[in-house]
Formats: sequence, C-alpha cells, structure tokens
Amino acid sequence: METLTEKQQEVLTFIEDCLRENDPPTQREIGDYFGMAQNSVYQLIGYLKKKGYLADIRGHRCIKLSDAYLRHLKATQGIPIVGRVAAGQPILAEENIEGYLDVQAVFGRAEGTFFLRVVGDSMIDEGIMEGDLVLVKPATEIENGRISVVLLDDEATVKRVYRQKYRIALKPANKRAGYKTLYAKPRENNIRMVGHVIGCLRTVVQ
Amino acid sequence: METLTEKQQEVLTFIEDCLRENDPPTQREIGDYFGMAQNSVYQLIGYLKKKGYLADIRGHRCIKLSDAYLRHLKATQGIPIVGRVAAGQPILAEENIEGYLDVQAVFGRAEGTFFLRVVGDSMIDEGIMEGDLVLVKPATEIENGRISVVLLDDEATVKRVYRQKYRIALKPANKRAGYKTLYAKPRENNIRMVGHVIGCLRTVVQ
DNA sequence: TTGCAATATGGTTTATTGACCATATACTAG
DNA sequence: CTAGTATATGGTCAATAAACCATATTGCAA
Repeated sequence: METLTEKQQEVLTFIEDCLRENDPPTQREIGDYFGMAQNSVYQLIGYLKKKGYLADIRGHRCIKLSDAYLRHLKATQGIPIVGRVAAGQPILAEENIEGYLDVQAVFGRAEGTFFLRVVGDSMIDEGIMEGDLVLVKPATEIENGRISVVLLDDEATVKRVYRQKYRIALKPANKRAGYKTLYAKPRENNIRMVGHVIGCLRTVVQ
Repeated sequence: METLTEKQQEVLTFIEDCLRENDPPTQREIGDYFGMAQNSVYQLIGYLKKKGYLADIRGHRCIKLSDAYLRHLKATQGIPIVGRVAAGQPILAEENIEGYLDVQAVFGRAEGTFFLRVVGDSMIDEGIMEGDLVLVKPATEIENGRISVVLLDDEATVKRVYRQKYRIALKPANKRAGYKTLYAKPRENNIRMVGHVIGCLRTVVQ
C-alpha cells in the first residue's frame, strides 16, 4: 500500500481506533482531537481516500476503511507464529516469525462449528487428551481415515472413522491402553456422523 | 435483560449486524430496510434504549449498543462447548452445551502473547506434538513445574521448568523415547526464560 | 526559482439526520 | 370498556456534518 505521511498515519490510526469501538468519528471530532480545523481533516481524509486507505464514499459520519486496507490489516494482524529462533535474536524478531494466525478466521463461528469437550484418552496418541476441546465442523459424510466425531448410542466419540463394506470402523489411538477398534453396523447400531475434527485446543490455567 | 417484542428484536439484530460491519445505520436506513417510516424507527429505538439494549445517547448517526447488552453478548456469543450428550438430543441442544468459549478472549493479542511452532516430540505425553502451536505468554520468572518456553543456546524449547538450588531443570514428557531431563546452570549456560505455555492449538487440514 | 504536495485556516452552503408534534390502529391486561 | 403499550404515519424543525471556496505556509524536487 502507498506510504503515508506521519500526519496521515496518525489520523488513520485514530480513525481505526474509533471504528474498532464502533464509534465512527466526525471530521470535527478528529480535528478536535488533533487540535486542528475540520477543514484540515477534510483534506487529510481526501488524501487517505486517494491513497486507498479509506473507502471513497461520502455522507455524514460515514467514514470507513477501504476493502483493500481491511484485507491488508487482516493479513498482518493475526497472532505471530514463531518458528525457528535465529541465534542472538529477540524471540519476536522479524526473522523468527513464520507467519500470523488469524484466530478468528480459524475458529470463526461460520458454518456451525462447535467445540466438543473430549472425554477419555482413546485418542491420546494423536495428541487429543481428556479435557481438550476439539473443534468440530459438522458433516454427514464419512471421509475415510479422518478424525471425526460420531454419535454412537447417544455418546459422542472422537475416533478415526473408516467406511468399510458392511460396517463402520472407529479406530482409537492409544497403544498403551490397548483400546480396540470398534465396529458399528448402520442397521444394528444407533450411529450417526456428527462432523470432522478440524482443530484441537487446550487452555492451561493462567 | 428485559424481553423484546418481535419487531424490537428484529431491529436490534439489524443494528447489531450493521455495527459489526462498522456501519452504524441512520434511522432512515433502518426504516428503509424494514419498509417503515423513520419515525417508527425513532420510537422503536426509544424502546430499545428504555429496555437497556441501546446506549442512551443522542446525536446524528450515533447509535450504539449499551454496555450492559455488550457484556451480555460477550458472555453468550462464544463458540459453544458441547460436553456430555444427552440421550436422543441433537448435538447442539441447550442441554448439551456446557459453556461458550470466547476465542478472542483466550487468544486476545493483549499482553504480547504469541504462538510458538513446536519442534520435536519431547512433550508428547503432555499432548504437545510436533507442529503444534503453543500459545506463549511472555514471562521472566520461573514458576516451578509449569510448562514453559526457554531459550537454551538460541534454541526455543518447550519443557516443564523447575528452579533448583544451583540449576534449572528442564523436564521433557516422552516416556517412549526416553528423553532425559536437561539441567542448565545460569552461569555456564546461555539460558533465558521466555514465557509460560497457556494453550496449545492444532489445526487440521480442512 | 518554480511548481507541487501536504498541511493549515476561516467562511459559506447544502444535505442529512435526529427530534418532536399530532394522530391513528391493534392488541392486551385489568 | 378502558387504559396503556407497541406500532405506525406524515409533517416540521433545528442541529449537525460534510463539502467546497479562497487563501496561506512549508518543504522538497525539478
């Protein structure tokens, strides 16, 4: 994106702050904040629109960030992910950051996803432990080998699920305890596919 | 919170939708949307203010949710957490929901938290696997027994950390591979506390 | 030095907006 | 049956806000 002057950046930041709080400012409010006339703001906003940071719309108290800038923010505003740490660098140095995770994008409450609290340790070899929250994306179709949630006799179970010729295999992952693969027949057993596990989350007491 | 009539609820929902997109509506815009006069909206808004859903402020295009309602939303708007599934109930039925997780609150980029990509399998018994993202809250002090991130010779390591008399113990969790506890002496080794692990996150290809 | 971009001001105009009036209807609780 | 609440309308008005004009200053690049 085109670079901004210091003043423009200050004003843009102020506008962003206001918008974040759902309180779009008037030109006068911005002017008051920075101790300048409404008119200066009018012009500043003109520049910000021309440079593509603000949406090019007119109207009373209608100031908005542009779609392009919004995309830009989204791409850079996630939580930084630190990969390998370069020798001698502070941990959050540019070199160490392998990307940014937009938590909202991952866990966005978009398509009816939900968390399921894991009971039992049958999937411990997959790093899914008792008490974890697995993020479930509802689905009705089995995808062979995917870690999925199925409802077996009104019990929600997390397993790797395979569709076989006449039955459905529910494969646990706990070598130590030696859980056995469960087999369910759609006719005989009360089984229902709930969804696929698309994430696992564990929070530790802070 | 005081109950709303159907109309009031509709209008409130519309206002919420607009605000979510940082686009506070005018009374006229709301009226147009529902096919009614600006005046009806004026009155509706009056009710919503009286019932405490909207902030009691006046001004042009200054509509806002009240603090009370905002709090209420925050408490109920997270991703639902499904616990035990009651017999015969749909998975997302009221009875099954043990709470709501406000992902933003947990992962809020508040105090400089960041994710660290886990390398190696030394903490696998704690369910922290290679490739996982551990959420790290920066800290300088060791808290005995907490899973922490330390920088040992410019290598970020996740371990349970203990402060002992003359050394620091870094305890892995992988019985199968038989990793041994590392001991580091602050004088001799280049060791630095980075932070505590406050969460672990794994996302699966969707 | 000339010209342009950025910043700044005061003043004026026009459009938008919320507020308020009178009024009407439907429905419910007492 | 009556009073009150919620919903609805049209009309008017005052406040607010953005737009735009003329103008000035500063600093930088050509």
